[in-house]
Amino acid sequence: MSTELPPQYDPKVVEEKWYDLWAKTPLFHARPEPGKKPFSIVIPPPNVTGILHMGHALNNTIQDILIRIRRMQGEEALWMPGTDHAGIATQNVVERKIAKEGFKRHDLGREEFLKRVWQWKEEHGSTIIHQLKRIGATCDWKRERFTMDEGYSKAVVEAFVRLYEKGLIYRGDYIINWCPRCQTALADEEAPHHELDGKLYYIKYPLKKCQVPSVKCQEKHKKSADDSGEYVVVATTRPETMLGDTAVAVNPTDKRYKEFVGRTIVLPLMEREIKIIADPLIDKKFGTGAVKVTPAHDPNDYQMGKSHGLEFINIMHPDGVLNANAGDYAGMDRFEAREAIIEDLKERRLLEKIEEHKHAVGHCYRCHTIVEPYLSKQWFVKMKPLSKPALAAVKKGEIKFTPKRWTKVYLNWMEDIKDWCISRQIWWGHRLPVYYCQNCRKQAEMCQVSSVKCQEKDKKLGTCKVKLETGVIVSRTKPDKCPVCGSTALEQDPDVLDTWFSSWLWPFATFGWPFEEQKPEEKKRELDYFYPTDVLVTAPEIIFFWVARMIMAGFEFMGGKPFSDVYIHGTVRDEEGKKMSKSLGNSIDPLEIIGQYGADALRFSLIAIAASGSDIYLSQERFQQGRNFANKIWNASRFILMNVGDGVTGEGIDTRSLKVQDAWILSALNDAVKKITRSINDFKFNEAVNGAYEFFWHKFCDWYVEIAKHSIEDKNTQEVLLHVLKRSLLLLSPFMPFITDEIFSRLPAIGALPGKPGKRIETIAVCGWPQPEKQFENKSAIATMELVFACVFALRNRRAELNLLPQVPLRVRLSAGEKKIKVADAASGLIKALAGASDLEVTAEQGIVPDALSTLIEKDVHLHLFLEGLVDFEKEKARLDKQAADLARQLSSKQSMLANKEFVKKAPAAVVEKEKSRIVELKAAIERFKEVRSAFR
RNA sequence: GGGCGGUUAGUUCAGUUGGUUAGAACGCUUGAUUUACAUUCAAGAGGUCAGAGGUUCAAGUCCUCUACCGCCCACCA
Repeated sequence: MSTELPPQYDPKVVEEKWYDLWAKTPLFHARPEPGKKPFSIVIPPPNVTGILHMGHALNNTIQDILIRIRRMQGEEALWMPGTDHAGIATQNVVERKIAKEGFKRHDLGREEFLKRVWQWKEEHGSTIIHQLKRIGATCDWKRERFTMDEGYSKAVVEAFVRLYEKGLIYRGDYIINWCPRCQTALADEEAPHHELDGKLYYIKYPLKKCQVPSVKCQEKHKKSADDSGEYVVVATTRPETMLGDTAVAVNPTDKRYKEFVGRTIVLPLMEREIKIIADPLIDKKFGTGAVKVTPAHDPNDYQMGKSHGLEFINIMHPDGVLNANAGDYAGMDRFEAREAIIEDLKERRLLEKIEEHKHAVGHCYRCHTIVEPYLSKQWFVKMKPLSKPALAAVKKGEIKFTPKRWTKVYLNWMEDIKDWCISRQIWWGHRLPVYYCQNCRKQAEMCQVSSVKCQEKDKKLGTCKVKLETGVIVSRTKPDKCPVCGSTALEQDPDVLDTWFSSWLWPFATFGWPFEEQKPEEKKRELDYFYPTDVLVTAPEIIFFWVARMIMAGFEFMGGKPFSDVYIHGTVRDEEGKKMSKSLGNSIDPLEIIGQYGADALRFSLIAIAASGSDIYLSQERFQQGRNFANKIWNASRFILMNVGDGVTGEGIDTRSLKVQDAWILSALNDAVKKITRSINDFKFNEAVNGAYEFFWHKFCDWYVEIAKHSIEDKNTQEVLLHVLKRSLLLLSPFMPFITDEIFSRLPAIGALPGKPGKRIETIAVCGWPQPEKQFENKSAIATMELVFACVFALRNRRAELNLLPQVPLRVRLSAGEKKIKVADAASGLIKALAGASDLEVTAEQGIVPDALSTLIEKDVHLHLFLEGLVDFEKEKARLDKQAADLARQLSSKQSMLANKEFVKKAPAAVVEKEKSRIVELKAAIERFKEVRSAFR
């Protein structure tokens, strides 16, 4: 057999070999297998622009662990891979690229620009897929999908058309979040609010002279500084929007302004006459209680504009530069205009004051530009009807969140769901399947586009003949002519759909839904078999973007949930708690870690750190632990492979000639198998990986392998070594697939595994998951070994304290009570060997031993170390006194516990008994200390 | 403004349904070496479990409040 393992594990060569093999093997291709239980996960498709970061590494390692263990457990495990076209993000990347050549996208034109994006996608789009392979992801690579695939795009169109036909998609003018840099509308979720240190400007709005002057009126109203007349002070954080003001509003119950309502203000700078209106939306306590109303640039103001029939004046171009409606400020950028306006107001003595003011402002989630609330015509999905089954499913527990606390986050959002703006004014994405008949729309133009006011008015009067849908054709395929008037002058809507409008279909569209392809039956069978998927693994940031919407889409289009479990893992942060991101420059590159320590080390450390669902703080050093562990696995295996003889398979243990240590490690292995399996099922990955680590290193290597060295020639010892090694590798393989596969492939007779008789095994990933083996359950072996450990531990401790080198032989006596004598006997040989005792005598005698250091090992078992005059007695006395005092303290606490009648009455009998026997032990121990101490003269 | 999470050893974190003496990793101190592995082995030091109150026979664990840190959501201009 090949035992040519180098003394240090070198991940580079090994990883290259295996990830290549895994990428090509058909073994990870899952198909409907009648009689086999399906298990499926769809990958959160990374953006095509994506470069693997720690978040991806964690996310995909978790999925890979789940897939690997289920596959090993004999389920038909499918991990569906793919990438997301990431509309805005990708468009931005390509725009930046062509900017270097001196172009803007409009210079190239839509078609040419899209050609460039596709070209970019072909060149760079699979970077992240390669990187996933490098961390060992065993996806079903044959099935890789892309959200702009031809088939997938059909699914997107299908979803749009179905919703439109159900009346769940509509178009209209609303205030949406507008990113002036990306120049597109954004959904609410795409414009997260961040708190900024802003300013609150108090501006005087002069009233037009009282038409009907009254004494009362004049008395009440303040005079401005220059005494030129009455005014109202409004407070705003965005003074530039005043150019579009069409009213000032106060609360109807506000006594301060009672007299003002209905009066006219002359809007400064624009010199436009606007009314003072009363609206309950206004908070009397904020600012001055009077608010400027800009219906085209603020959601609240928009509401008021609607209800009060105000004019909507858009003062801004899509790029944030003020337009002709802004008068003298036209051509200025919005923030530039803010400064200019403030200067002008100051000059006119219309600026009362400026206050520091913290407020939350929406930012574009792609480019972090401050978004502008902007009035425009967009497409929306009505979400309320979709949310109903999605709410019910989670409430009923049909879909479970882990950790549980995210359930509430989901429910809160879902209960308060707002309509979803899905149109984007960019080019990269799925174009809306909406066509406009130029002919039909000609007449509609006037009414629909020219002014909102017209629409509103006509609607009220019921005179508007033009329905919103006039000239709008929504169709799965491009129509030849208008179904109403027959005109061929059709134009497709230039907008594309929100990226998330395609990804919300991911759990079923990846299977070919809605099945218009070549072999629909076969595809459909696959969907029937694998849908609903089992677990969705993701980060909390995208619960709203993606998870919630997938649930809604699942019920809407498939009539059932898309997955049963949602596992939310933590966000990867740096040592200071900041989210790791490229823009912050604080990211640790997983590929660098792979280069430095290996992919297994990366996976191991990430999982070991990641407690269920809490955020993960990373630093470089954490990965050393993983590397060290890999090296330990390597060397333990190397040692075993060097020592097992021909014909040893690991499956030929002679149970009749098991030594106590053999029985112990086999029983401990069973415990490890149970524990690790349970932990993974409970999504406690850190617990699972730490359990595997603890078992392999600190039980198997530190104790069993060390003991086995004493009987390494023994064939049964070799069998046990190999038996445990094999199963350990299997247990470790979901976490550290590369090294385990490499070693496994070098084991002798690996075919002789339970369930795989004689079959050549291509990878450990398709072997069976270890089961507890009942014949190896052995409590008494565990008890005996625990005694061994305690004695060896005590003697090593003594050696260190007494400065006795390992070579110095120790003379030891083990005295055990009647019940323990057998165990002590069984343990004695190992204690002797492991603690370097030259002489060990086991006795039932319980008396004190003169000139010996005695230790209570467990109840009724004492260990005596003969001192032979090597000891500093004063030091020993002090030590004994300290220990005795410790015990005395414990004893008195126990005694007062038992003296408490309530405790004896109410605590379970077992607990009380335990305490009682503990008291007996403590008393005996204290007695013993006294005796030993007195033995020191 | 609402909600959620955190506060345990020098550091980063575990700690199951409340039940003996609160664990690990890293770091630190001391010691080992003709070795499977120095990416090793052995031993040690180090904790009033953020603070206060409460429930209980019993609290790191349950409840209330406070402080600090972090996150998410929200149309107070």
